[in-house]
Amino acid sequence: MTTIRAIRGMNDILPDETDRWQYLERTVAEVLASYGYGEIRMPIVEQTALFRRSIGEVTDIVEKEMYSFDDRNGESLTLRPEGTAGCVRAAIQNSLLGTVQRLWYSGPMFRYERPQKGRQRQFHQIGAEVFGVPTPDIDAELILMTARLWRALGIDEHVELQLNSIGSSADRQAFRAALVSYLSEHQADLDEDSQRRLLTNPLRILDSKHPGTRALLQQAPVLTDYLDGESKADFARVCELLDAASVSYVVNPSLVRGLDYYNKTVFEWVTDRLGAQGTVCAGGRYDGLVQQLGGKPVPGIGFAMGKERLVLLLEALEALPAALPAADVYVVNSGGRAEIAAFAALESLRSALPGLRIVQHTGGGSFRSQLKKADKSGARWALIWGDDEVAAATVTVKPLREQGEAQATLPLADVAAFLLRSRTPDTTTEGS
RNA sequence: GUGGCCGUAGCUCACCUGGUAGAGCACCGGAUUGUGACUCCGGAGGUAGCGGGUUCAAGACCCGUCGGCCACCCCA
Repeated sequence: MTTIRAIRGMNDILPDETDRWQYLERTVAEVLASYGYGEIRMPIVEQTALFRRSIGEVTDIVEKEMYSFDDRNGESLTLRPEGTAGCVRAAIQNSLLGTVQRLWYSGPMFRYERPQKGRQRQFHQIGAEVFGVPTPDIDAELILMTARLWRALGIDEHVELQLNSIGSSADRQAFRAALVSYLSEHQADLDEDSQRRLLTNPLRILDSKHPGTRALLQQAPVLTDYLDGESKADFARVCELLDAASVSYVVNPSLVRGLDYYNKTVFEWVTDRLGAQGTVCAGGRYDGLVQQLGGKPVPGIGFAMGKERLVLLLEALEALPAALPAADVYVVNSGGRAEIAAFAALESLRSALPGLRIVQHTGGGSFRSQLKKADKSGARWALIWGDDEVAAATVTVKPLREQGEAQATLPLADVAAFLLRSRTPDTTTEGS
């Protein structure tokens, strides 16, 4: 019989790792809450048309990376490849756009790509979107919020903010025409990929890695020269606000986001610690998108961060809090009446000390083997119920960690107080 | 979609230029009556990803296939 495996690029996240994920999610949620953002939860599946219309027909995502399938009624559905489109759809559908909305979401996204470090077919993002603010103050707020998050996670020394303005749609049309015209004259000197992109997505040639192409780009038209007055002024204001907040950044004129709906401010947080997939968070403004999807002309801006990449970065930088042992208390019993007594006593103990993690040994075995398990569990104490304890209505508390502490046999009624008293001050750290 | 590297016990790996598989860790049991860690003794666990080929003989060589990793492309 062939064993069934998970789909390529779709990974299980095991208990060892979920600690780290929860730490990340908790920290992000706290920062988002501190800026007044509210959580929104959208479906994972949407009509295919939503993504075609928002992300752009000629993007790689739409052309070859979407998980699309027909519903039973013949309608084409798609597993969401990103979160913004669904969020915009939800905001329109639920009439949220009459006032400013600060939203965030978290969950899985799906793109059919070859897996590699920091990239899988089911990956997970936390994103934030703001609707209804046309001014660049909100651009700065979003960026400041992410900067705060990196500090909270202790990774701010290892991420760099790259910033650019890609202007209005009209600005980009004009620039694109100039760029294509220039590059077409030197087509023979372009690398193969870039020659192809000349037809499909010329702006992407700007961040080509080929030396020959890079040399050509030295003399190429610069996007910044094509920006209209408002784009320039807004970008300057974003920079000014970041400067005032002491958030450093690098203006990268060749930073172009891959999705069609972006305009004006775009930004990426990148690290050099994750190999080829170094972008850990990215976003930008998308002022035309709401209208494009059938809503009123409400401006929007947002970002998304990749949870896998952030967890990898936290691991690489050893910026994670110390792992907790699996249990605080491990309970050993000799079976029979001792097991009955232990069950009853533990239920009371859990009620009395809700934060205490109590693992009861199951499956029998000698005291010796049970205590081995107790030791391996990392528990601070073993509680022991044997025939003697049952007869006397007591329990034996055996310290497993501190040297020199003696075990004691206590009346059942005193156990909770004893454990509470000897519990050490919580030394677990939240990050750095 | 393209390229490189890799698939031997639960994990990390070894078996050198082909002679029908081993270590460490983990796991299980034991070392006098109900007590962990350290130590000692013992045990279980692999159709060498799968299929084909070359050969007297293949885990080792060749081909295919599936899977993994990394990179290109693209992106979080």
